[in-house]
Amino acid sequence: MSGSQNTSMTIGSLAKAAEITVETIRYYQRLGLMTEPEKPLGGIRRYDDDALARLRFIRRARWLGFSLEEIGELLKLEDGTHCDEAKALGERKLGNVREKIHSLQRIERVLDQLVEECCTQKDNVTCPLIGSLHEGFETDTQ
Amino acid sequence: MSGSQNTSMTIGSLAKAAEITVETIRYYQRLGLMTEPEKPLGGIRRYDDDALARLRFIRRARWLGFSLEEIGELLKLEDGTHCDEAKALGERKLGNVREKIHSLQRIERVLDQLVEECCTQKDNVTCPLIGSLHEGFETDTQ
DNA sequence: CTTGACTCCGTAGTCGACTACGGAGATAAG
DNA sequence: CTTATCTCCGTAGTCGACTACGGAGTCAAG
Ligand SMILES: [Zn+2]
Ligand SMILES: [Zn+2]
Ligand SMILES: [Zn+2]
Ligand SMILES: [Zn+2]
Repeated sequence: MSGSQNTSMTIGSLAKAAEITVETIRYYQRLGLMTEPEKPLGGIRRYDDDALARLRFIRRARWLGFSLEEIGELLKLEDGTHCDEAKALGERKLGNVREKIHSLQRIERVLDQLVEECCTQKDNVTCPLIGSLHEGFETDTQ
Repeated sequence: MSGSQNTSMTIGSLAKAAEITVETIRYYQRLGLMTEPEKPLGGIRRYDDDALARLRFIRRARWLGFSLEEIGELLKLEDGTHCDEAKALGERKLGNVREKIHSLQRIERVLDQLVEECCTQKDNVTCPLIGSLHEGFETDTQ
């Protein structure tokens, strides 16, 4: 019913397909994000398309800023039957992202002003940017 | 000429004044961002207001996103006679900050949409957020 | 059958900015 | 003088997400 074709891959070709390294896959296995397939008695493990799908899932979630631990949570919801939990995780992350954006924007404003002031006054003996770092600006607390 | 009053402080009171820990000061000393004052033969080192000013400088620069290594560069320009170099450092950092903001804004849009979709359709069997993580969205290549 | 590439597995190192620990000496309050 | 609190100093640990290393086993091409 699902589209997994169970194309048999070694860990190396799986890594190539997922565009990550073998070491990273093994690292995810150690963390329990990926399961290690059975080893056929003195042979080599084989991976199927589900493993690849899982790696892509992890990569996309990482791109969105989820930590590997949070991705573990997301993977528990992989069957898609827990919309509320998934939404909660997404909202929390969205909150984090917005916070980060805001604090970076505060920094952007300050930095932009410092750079602006810099070198605009010809008669200045001391660089205003360095000076401001010495004197301090509004955001002293945090 | 400058306003340093050379108030004699121990490392502990300096730390308190700068709102950081003793360990952090010692760490900055190891990195060469702070100089250790002479130890008066079997006594205890004393710090003056210049040390405090330097710590505040470091803290403000850190807040702006400069790494300790970059702060080392900034501190070399502390006399304020190298406006061009300071400006260059500031511009580079501003560029970094703007890049970060942009990539976070891309993430914000995607995440916001995922959360929006989530739980809006009652007839959905699978959570759209989880589903999207499986299927992938535009930003596949970085 | 040989050679070279790949796999397996455990352990250890990296990066940046701290943070912790421990034992010996110094100093200040009572 | 004693005791509690610092200070000094070196070394080692933390966090997260990898990344590296090394030696033994396995597989595939020629
Ligand atoms: Zn549920
Ligand atoms: Zn959902
Ligand atoms: Zn110059
Ligand atoms: Zn300047």
